[in-house]
Amino acid sequence: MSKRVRLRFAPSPTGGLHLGGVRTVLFNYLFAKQQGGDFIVRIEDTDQTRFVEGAEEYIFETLKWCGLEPSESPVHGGPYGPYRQSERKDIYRKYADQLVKNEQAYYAFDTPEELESKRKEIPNFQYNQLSRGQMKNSLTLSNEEVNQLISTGTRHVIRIKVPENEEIRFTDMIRGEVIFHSSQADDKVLLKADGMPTYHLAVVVDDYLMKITHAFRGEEWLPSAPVHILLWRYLGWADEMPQWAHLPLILKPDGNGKLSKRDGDRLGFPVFAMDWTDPKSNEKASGFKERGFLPEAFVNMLALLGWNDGTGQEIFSLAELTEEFSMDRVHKAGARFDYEKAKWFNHEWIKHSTAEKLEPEVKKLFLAKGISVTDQKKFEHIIELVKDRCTLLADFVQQASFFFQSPETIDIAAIQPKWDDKKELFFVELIRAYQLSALWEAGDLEKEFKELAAANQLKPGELMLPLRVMLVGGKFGPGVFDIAVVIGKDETVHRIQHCLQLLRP
RNA sequence: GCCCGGUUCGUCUAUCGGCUAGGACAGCCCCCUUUCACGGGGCAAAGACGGGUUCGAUUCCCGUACCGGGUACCA
Repeated sequence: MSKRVRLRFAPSPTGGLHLGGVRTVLFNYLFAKQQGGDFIVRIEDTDQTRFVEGAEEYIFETLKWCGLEPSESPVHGGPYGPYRQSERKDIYRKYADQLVKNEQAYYAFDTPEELESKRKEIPNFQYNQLSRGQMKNSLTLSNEEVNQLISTGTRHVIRIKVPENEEIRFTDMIRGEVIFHSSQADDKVLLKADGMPTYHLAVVVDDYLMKITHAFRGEEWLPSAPVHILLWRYLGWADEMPQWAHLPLILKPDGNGKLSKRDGDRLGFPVFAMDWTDPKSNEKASGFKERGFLPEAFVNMLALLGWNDGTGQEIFSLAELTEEFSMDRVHKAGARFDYEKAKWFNHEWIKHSTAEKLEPEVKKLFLAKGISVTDQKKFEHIIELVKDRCTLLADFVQQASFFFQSPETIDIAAIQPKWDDKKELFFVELIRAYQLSALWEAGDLEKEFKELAAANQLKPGELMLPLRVMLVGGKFGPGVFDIAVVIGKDETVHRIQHCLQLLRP
């Protein structure tokens, strides 16, 4: 019997969740679900100084919006809690002490100031096998001195003692075998002076205690993997170490480096999943949700950033992704984010969604614009008429508000240059004809329109655009006669009349 | 600097030694549409470089270049 697959996403609550974070969640989630396993969210809040109010709530709201709900977390509960590292503080100390006792870690009394001046003095100072002999720690101090310092409450940390000449290797699910030399690793702090563990200790202890079988995280963690491997070994858990996978990064669309919050503002696209306002700086960052993305499209787009199924298929539902996802088809290299492609995914999802599905979100947007929807059937019909033209949900407002209210602006300039008395006469007659018509159906309206045009010796083509502008306000939208049907006889006549007024000198 | 990772059209990518290097986005053109889209068709566009290995390298190995990540009592 193989172990039950368990994966975790371990964000620190320091701000909103951006693209890369959600993609990491996604890959964790997909793999876990595919294997019939568990997806867990653990909050890594060991750095009290970076705690940001509301960030944790934001993370869970984002996961909910994306449809990537964990089965265990501080809010969902579960048998391996608590799931917030700050609430597990007592657990880590024990393991840190164990490491010290086994001489795999040691107390260090160097103050932050001392270390800082050391770094100034020596450009690339590392606290490692070369330098630890010159520092103030339980390796260089006598037992009495150490006990003295500790008993008098001197602030100190616990650092891992990295072995001197050893190869540390492991197999990454994406990159294959990766080899590090222990001589390159430094003696990372495991337990901070405030008694909190650093990420390095906490991640190993918690992954072990929570029976994590696969640890997927961003590539930025690759360099600290050797420390974590060492810890798994030191703690005697090597046989239960999860399989690692370091996911490729999402890069800026232009220039160099990984995608950051600032790129969004600079280039005009969202980077966060949802709108986020930093409570301290009040800085705002816009999100995909509020920009008018469907969660399905957002998730779909993220999945294809670094993964593909090899068939050329690009549109996948979450269920399909769960079915098809495989780690050995995850690309190794970082991917530049392309907002145009992201919009394409959304457009595809809007086109393929039913009006019924789209309706609630679109309705909210209309309400925000002061347009309330009374006739549900009619509203869905309108959505059906315009959805092919909407890339973002917000586009529905621009594409369909004229169905509910007279156009705010009318592009008179589009018809004025070719306007003449003959055309005016035609429209006057058209009004009469429409007023008299018993039926109000697209085919009939078009027939009447064309017959009247012929009678006036005018080409329908010259008249269709003016009619469109009169009804819609501009050169866009679905078929004119479909529009006339929806807005009804009175409104159609009214809008034509209104424009005829505008066109009179 | 040092360590680790990466390198196919502008972008996302396919190719598990046989390639006329395929697809998608964006771009351009045409058709459909008497609007704008949708849809259909087409054009243009790539293996960083140098060495090996091999009958044959985009694919395997080495070097160089370039890009990225890391180098905190941050995650």
